[in-house]
Amino acid sequence: MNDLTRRQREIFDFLRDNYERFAYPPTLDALCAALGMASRGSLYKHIMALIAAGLVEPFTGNKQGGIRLTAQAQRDYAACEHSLPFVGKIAAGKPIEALENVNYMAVPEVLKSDKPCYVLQVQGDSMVEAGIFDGDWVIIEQRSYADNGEIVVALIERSEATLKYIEQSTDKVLLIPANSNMTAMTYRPEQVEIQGVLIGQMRSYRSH
Amino acid sequence: MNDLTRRQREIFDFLRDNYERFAYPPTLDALCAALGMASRGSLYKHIMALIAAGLVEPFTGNKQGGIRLTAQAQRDYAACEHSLPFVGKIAAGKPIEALENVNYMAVPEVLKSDKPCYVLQVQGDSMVEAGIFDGDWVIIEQRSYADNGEIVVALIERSEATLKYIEQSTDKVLLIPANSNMTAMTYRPEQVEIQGVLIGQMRSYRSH
DNA sequence: TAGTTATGTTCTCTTTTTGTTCTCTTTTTG
DNA sequence: CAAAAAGAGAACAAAAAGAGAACATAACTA
Repeated sequence: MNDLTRRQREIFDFLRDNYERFAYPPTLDALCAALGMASRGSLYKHIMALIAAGLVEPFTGNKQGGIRLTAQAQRDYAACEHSLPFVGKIAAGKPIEALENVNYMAVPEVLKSDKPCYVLQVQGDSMVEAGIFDGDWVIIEQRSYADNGEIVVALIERSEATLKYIEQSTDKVLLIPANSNMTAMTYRPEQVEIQGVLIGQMRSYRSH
Repeated sequence: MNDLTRRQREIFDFLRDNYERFAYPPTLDALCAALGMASRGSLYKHIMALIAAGLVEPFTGNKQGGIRLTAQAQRDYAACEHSLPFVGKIAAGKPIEALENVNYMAVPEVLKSDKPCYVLQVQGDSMVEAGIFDGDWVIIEQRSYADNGEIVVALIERSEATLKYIEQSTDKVLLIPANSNMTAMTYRPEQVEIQGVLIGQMRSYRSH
């Protein structure tokens, strides 16, 4: 797998990253066009190298034609590119209950960012008026700072994790629920550690 | 099931994605026309391959011919296992604005069902109190019936599509918004056609 | 009832697509 | 510079796709 030339690596990466752009497994001609190459024969040599490396399905016995990634190559891609780790649940008042076996969830592109993200399941009703319900999944971008008005995962006193609106000033931090029955809490900056910022949310209506 | 040629798969995808456009299961000639083909005999070969693959029901034996999809076909053959077709936007007061080039969105398993589903983007605030906001994506299970209390995609008078809670009795149908500023509408059963039921919802906090 | 139409089925023939193999040229790299 | 890598492009064979004619038969029509 390491004896690929730079160009072969490049072509494989392109294939891996743009595979869904093709409605069907691309033919040599289609890939040529997508890569801006003019010669099918030249591309053929590279694809043969990728087949030898086990990254691409061999053509022989491949009746439908087209270049297909190996199951292996696809899995690797799915695990890191398409899916996000499902870390656990976040309940108001308790630290994040981490899962031992990290699962991965497929998440639509539009709900992700280009920075590292993970998924949490919400427990509690502290954000209902922001449209985040008990049982929803939230996609969190991992970072330690936030703008005022963003919804953040905050760790309070190194022990309680919670999902709230944040308002920061020089001497204090406000964590504001979206629920008329609850009140905002005020902390000193050193009591609150931002663990991530909400960038996406998902809900299932089936499970009851 | 995988030994389809590219064209065969293309034709199957077309059939699956446009099946509702045909009033009756399409004949070979009708499908020819829809596909822009000139020869019935050529299409026949492809359909035979789809029948052999178990994706399509044979047309003989039935009083009225026509090509119908097998039940299994719908669910098993998405462009990508994890993806659902993104059909368009749904706004209160207008029919679903269909997209020409159907995109597919990766969707987590937990938001899907084993029946055919598609994705719509919500326009308008009629469901805010149910936690469904303007711009959210909703996952719809395609079916023509619903239980009372479910959130449905309803086509009113064959012209307006809308997302609402439904309450049905023998002689009338109520479509109820989740917004205190709006009122429920009452219809006769024949005025309302259920096009699907809400089973999932997604929101991005980035793009605005 | 006889004829017309719609629809599925079977052919043959042609065209297009696609993988494959060459040879030659250009570019990159140590 | 020399070797390796990349590319262009021609040529070829097999597979796939398509056109179109011909036929069968069931349903419908005048």
